[in-house]
Amino acid sequence: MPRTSSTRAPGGAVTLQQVAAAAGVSLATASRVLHGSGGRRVAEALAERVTTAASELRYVAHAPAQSLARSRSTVVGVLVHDIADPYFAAIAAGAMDVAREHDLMVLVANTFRDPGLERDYLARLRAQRARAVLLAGSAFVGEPFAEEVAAFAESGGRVAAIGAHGTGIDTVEPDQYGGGRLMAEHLVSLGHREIGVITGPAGLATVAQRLAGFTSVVARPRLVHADFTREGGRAATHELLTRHPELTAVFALNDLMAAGALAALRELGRPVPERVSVAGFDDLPVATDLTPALTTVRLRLAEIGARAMRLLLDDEPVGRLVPAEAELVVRESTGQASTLH
Amino acid sequence: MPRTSSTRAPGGAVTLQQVAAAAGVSLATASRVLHGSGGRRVAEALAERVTTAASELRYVAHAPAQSLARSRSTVVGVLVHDIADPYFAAIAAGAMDVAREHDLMVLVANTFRDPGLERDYLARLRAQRARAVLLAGSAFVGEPFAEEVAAFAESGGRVAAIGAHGTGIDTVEPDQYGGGRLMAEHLVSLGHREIGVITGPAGLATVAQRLAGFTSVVARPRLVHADFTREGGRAATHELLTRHPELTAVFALNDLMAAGALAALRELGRPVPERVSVAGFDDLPVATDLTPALTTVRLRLAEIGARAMRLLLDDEPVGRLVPAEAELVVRESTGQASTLH
DNA sequence: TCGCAGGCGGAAAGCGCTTTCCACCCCCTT
DNA sequence: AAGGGGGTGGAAAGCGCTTTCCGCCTGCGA
Repeated sequence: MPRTSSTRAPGGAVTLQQVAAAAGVSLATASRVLHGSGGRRVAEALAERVTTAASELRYVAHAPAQSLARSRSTVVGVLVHDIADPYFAAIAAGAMDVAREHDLMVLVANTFRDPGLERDYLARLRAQRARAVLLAGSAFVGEPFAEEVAAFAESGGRVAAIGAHGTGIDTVEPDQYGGGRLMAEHLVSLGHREIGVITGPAGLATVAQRLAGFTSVVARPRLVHADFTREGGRAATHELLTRHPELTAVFALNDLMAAGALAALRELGRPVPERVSVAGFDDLPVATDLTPALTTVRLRLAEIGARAMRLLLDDEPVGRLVPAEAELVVRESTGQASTLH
Repeated sequence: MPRTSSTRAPGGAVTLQQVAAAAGVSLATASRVLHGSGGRRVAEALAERVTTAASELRYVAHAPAQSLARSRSTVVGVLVHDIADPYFAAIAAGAMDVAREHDLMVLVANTFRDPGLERDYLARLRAQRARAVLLAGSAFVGEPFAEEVAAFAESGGRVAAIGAHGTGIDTVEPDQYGGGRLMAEHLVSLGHREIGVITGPAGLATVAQRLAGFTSVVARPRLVHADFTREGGRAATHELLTRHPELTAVFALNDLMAAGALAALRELGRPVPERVSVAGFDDLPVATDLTPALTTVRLRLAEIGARAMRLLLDDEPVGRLVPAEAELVVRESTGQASTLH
């Protein structure tokens, strides 16, 4: 039985007031003991009484009230296109790890690549006074998103992005371009000259950069746009090989599409890599388990997410650009260009 | 230039006060216009002035202040073992979808199967006054977690779980037992008698139930415990087949481990399914892309996550139990038991 | 012995919003 | 024409916490 007459809060939650009463001290003292920030110390004995009372009552501070009083919250936001996509899941996991080290909670928003939803979520993150937000999805080129980002920053939040989202915000920039180039060089070195590329939605920055890197080596690949999914890759591969049966290699701009490509080639009865080589991008865990195991470009996604979160949480000036290396991972799905066609 | 003399808030954020001043109305009126809940109407003209001022100033309500005043927040929590695991990612995605329909933000907490972290996060969710929390990770049998769950519920939050976490909370219960049984029946019907089972960590409820379902049909399978990962599955398969070369089928209690099992059998040179059949559980997207395509038990994870979130957000009494069906998906990794060994 | 400084607890003023009253105005009724 | 009622805006009291002052008490030096 608490020895205070103050009633329980509506939700039934214990308040600091109650803790203070139970400990026989003032609200101020209780606050100083439990969340004491400002250099002020409280005598041993009192502090003890307060902490005891708090734990007996299972007190946890009302975070919204704290945010209000301190005018800073303990949540950060992560905006992803789709958390069920292992690409984003890996980034989010890395970011959440770092957030935990800093005792922050993470609000995850699934935007489904819908620019409207993206803006909306960003506004709501601003409403929450999230300390920072990580834009993990690759930007749509030229989307009218900058305004909302600016509003967020203006209201005191930090912003960082994976891949360029504009100037003035911290960015972790995976070397998409370099990755594309590496893969092109790899395929060329294997003798491939007729290469098809399965790209994602036009206008997705990631796609553009990977492709640009590739075409810096292979001038005019056969292109086909598709959904950034397994199914998209499968359909695109069928289309590609129907129109260009002479192709000896297919480069899918992500691993999901590459998985679809492998499925399609199996359906078409073209052995990989003997007849057609296949390559992907991202090095998702699934890459190893495909048959044949997928040659791809590795992005250390968890690491990238973690770095971005660190950028958000340190006290350095903003606008930094941290590169993240792309690395060629050669497995079994690529081989010498077949000479017969 | 706002026509009020009130300064900008520290963070630089616009306050309702400023909006009210700009619109030339009182705080109360502005609040009623923008977030007006209690049946009260405001005259057309005034309302118009307020909304205009608000959008011109890019006002968004301070969510923590709102939470405090209304004593209810707009966030819900989702506790998962690891968001990078596609199993949990799918559940979370389903849940987030429903949350969005209800205009709620989702706090995701990665617990890494660490009971301490789990309790900790739950307390912090309570601190945030999260409206509800979804316990997506399968419980450890008998963990001292109930206390914290009770505290959360007591302080006014709803709790739901995937898989049983105790009585008195809403539960979506995937038919783990039934799934295990289905797979056992399938393997038996193919003539398998010597079956090895690769289980996850002992003490994980999911594991126990899947296994129980299986052993209800196949009395004493060869068991080996492993990490609930691809690597765990690979190592376990090596161990299993070394000790019991007579096995004609391996049932891995999740798809990740099954992928590892397939890899191990490839290394061992035992063709699947001709020599050894392999089965998994969950039907993750990767299952189709394995070679041979994996026979497994399908759990509609996104649907399960969505249902659980709906349980959390409706107004029905708590303590409900919603079953979720498990479904056998036969692909190429299982076949007739080989007679030669 | 008195004065003063330093240390430490408490009162109270917010933080930005919601919501209950209260007051006012206008119009309708008798 | 006067009284009353409905409708609508505003003042103010919180929501639970932090943090600035303020003032008390103690202990030390002169």
